[in-house]
Amino acid sequence: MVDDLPEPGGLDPLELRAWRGLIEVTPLLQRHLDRLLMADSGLSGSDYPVLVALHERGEPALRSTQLADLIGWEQSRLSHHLARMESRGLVVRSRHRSDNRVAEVRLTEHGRATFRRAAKQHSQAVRTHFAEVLSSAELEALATVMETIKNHLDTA
Amino acid sequence: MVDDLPEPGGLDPLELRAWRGLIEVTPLLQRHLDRLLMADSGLSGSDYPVLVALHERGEPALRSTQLADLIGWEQSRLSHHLARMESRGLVVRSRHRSDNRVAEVRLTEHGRATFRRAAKQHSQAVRTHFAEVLSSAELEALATVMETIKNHLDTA
DNA sequence: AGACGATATATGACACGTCATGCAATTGGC
DNA sequence: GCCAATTGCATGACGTGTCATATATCGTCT
Repeated sequence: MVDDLPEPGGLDPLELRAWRGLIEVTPLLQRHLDRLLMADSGLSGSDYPVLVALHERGEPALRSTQLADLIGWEQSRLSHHLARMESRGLVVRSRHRSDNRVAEVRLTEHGRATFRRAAKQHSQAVRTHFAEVLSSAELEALATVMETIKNHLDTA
Repeated sequence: MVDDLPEPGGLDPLELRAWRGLIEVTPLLQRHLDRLLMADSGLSGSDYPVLVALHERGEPALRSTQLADLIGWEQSRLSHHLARMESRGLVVRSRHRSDNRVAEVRLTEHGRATFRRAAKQHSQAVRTHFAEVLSSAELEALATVMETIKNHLDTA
């Protein structure tokens, strides 16, 4: 009865299991890791990818657009978030020498230090709650599935 | 060089591919489907699971706590969201006869009708952008992976 | 030089989710 | 029957994401 039309309009049971699993569990996992990150570094889940990208880059500084592309965010979201991160002293924005429109984004020393501390803990958490509970075959399958979906989304 | 420490602290390349795929692509897929849903039903991605649960149930009405459990939300989130949905005329809340603390939640006729229209489109979109691009083996692997992760989260 | 379209980013309004807290109704021990 | 603890839900404050729009700068064509 409950299994009859769990989501009316008809995905078959396997499709439904996979779909619901994906959209229900992924946020749970995210939330769990975000809380750990916040608890032991004071960083939000959104801060993290920004810091990763900036940390990998070093010099020359990243412009806002490049940063957005790297982490797959919309410009507007990044602008808002950089404003918040700037007010917390994690990053700084400065104007580009020759093109006054572009904003160059850099880590502050505090940002760099905070990220370094966070990265160890966070990577460990990803291992503990994600990587280590799956086999190589499962990781491979998952990676492939995500790439397939992304390609299809980009194409469509 | 870029591949050296893509996320410092050390996930191996396969782990990283799977992890980044999961947390980057899932939100993209969500966002895409949410926009479709909003465009052709005026429903947000958050409205949908609430409506699914209420629609499947019929009578007797669901109490807020049961509803939250069914869709895996925290009470507070549900309370906020029901307030918004109520103001849009999709659901109604009423007090339980014998226990005056509990809120019984029901679909309005408008909610029911809106959901029915939305469900067809949305299921089709899930098929198009998710189920149909994957093989049965991939769906099975994905479902299993998500269940494994969830079990581990619940245990830990 | 001036006008025009394109480019790079910022901003305001609003929906959403979380956390901490509030409060009323109920239950369990005495 | 009374009081403390618990339960069920609501609320306010705040950080976040999206959409539509604004603003400033740049390149180019004339």
